[in-house]
Amino acid sequence: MSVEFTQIQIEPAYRKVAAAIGERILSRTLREGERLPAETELARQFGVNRSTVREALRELESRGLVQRRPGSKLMSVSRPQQASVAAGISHALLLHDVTVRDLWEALTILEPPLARAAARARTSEDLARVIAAAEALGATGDDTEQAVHRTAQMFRCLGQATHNPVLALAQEPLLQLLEPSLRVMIDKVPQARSRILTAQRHLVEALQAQDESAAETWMARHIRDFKRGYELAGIDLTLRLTAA
Amino acid sequence: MSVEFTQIQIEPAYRKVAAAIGERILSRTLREGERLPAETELARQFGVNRSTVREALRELESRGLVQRRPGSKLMSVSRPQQASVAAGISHALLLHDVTVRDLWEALTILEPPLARAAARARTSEDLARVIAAAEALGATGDDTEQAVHRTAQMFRCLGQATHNPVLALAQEPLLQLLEPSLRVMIDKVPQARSRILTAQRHLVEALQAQDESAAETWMARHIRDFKRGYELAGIDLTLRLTAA
DNA sequence: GTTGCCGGTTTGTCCGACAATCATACGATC
DNA sequence: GATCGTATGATTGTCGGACAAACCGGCAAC
Repeated sequence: MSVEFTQIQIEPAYRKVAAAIGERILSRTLREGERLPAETELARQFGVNRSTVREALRELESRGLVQRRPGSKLMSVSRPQQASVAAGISHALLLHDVTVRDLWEALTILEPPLARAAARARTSEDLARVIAAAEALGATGDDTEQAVHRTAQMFRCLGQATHNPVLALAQEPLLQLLEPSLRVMIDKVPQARSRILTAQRHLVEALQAQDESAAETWMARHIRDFKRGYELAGIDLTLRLTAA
Repeated sequence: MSVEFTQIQIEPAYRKVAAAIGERILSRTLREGERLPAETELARQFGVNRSTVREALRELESRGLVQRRPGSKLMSVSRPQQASVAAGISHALLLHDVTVRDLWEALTILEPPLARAAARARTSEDLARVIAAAEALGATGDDTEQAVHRTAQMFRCLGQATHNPVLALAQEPLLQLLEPSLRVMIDKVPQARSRILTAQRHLVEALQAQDESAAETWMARHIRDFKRGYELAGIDLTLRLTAA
């Protein structure tokens, strides 16, 4: 008796336009760096108003698929930058009530194997970058902000050294979420700095020797230290994370 | 001699508007489900034109921060849905030339501990879902599309069972990227189906018994099987992944 | 070589307009 | 009383046109 109809989807024009352009980019028909036609021209080609094209461009822009290159008015095709994608992920996770424990658990899972992969795949350039990052961290004074940033930077160098974009990107939102709590922790726990330094120094040595096991082990300790730091700082692990 | 000035950034109004609204959402001043004022009203409040507001809304919309609830014209605040965030990640990774090996390596790292976490944290509802998913997979006929989809669905259930949004979200883009190659593999390698079924049956049992080690072990085998399947299917691991 | 100016292009923003859709209320009909 | 039709107002999607500001390339001037 009950006749069922499939949902009818009416898509506004601006989304169709965005989809059309986005598909061309994903299929690499439009290559990176290529410049998009002007808005009026796009409006002509799609047979819609310029306002409609602009709404579509805003969507593509926020997905990181198009970008205005500095010193140019025309939009050009771009690959989504790691940091901006990661920011989207971080925001999503924040709104989904991620706890400190959730974050820490993910770090526990991801980081040690990542360090291992970095020790295996690192080139000499990667090593140089890691060493530079470690030295910068070691030379940090009392500036908490800087200490946090440089600690995260070390992780990023390791991610880059894996030469695996999946791992590097997976790590980025975790770092973004980590920073605020790390800031509190470093401020409240005096010995945190030296423990971080020690762990990261051993990581550098492991990378230097391409010793995968040592890299994995020290990273595991490093992450475990974070948890201890949270406890010492009196941070409740079941608490929701807050925005940076 | 060379006087240095810091870069001056001029942000267009539509981005400022988007930032203003986005910040309110992230800080939870605007709560989920709450309805945004009408476009004309927003334009009045911000002192800009409605077109400008609309461009800002398109950005927020594509970030998943606002959404139109079915049967309502007003936008309402929403949390970014896992699938849509993951789609963004997948696209980013695709454009960054991720190889089959990169993806497989990430799965190797993430999935076994995820299965372990699922075995630890699963509730009886989670278990019921996993069992239902496994039965659906077992009841799949010759339909490749369905087999692929249900295989991925099992992973999703496990992710949900961890009760850790970070893990669940980290997994999703990997699944989205996995599906196309899995399709090819299942088509070309006859024994793939039964191997998948076996592994997933053992996973269900491990979850049932809350046997963390067994869950981890079987998942590791499961993922290792994928690699073997790729080799048998003649898929070059160093090849770039393609869009779904 | 640098500077300044000029014309054409493109974006950012605005204004005004209108059809289609939805919410709501109010009767009308059975 | 429940369902339906309709009137009314609010809101979105889309359109057309407008204009200042910024940028580009070229050319002249210093």
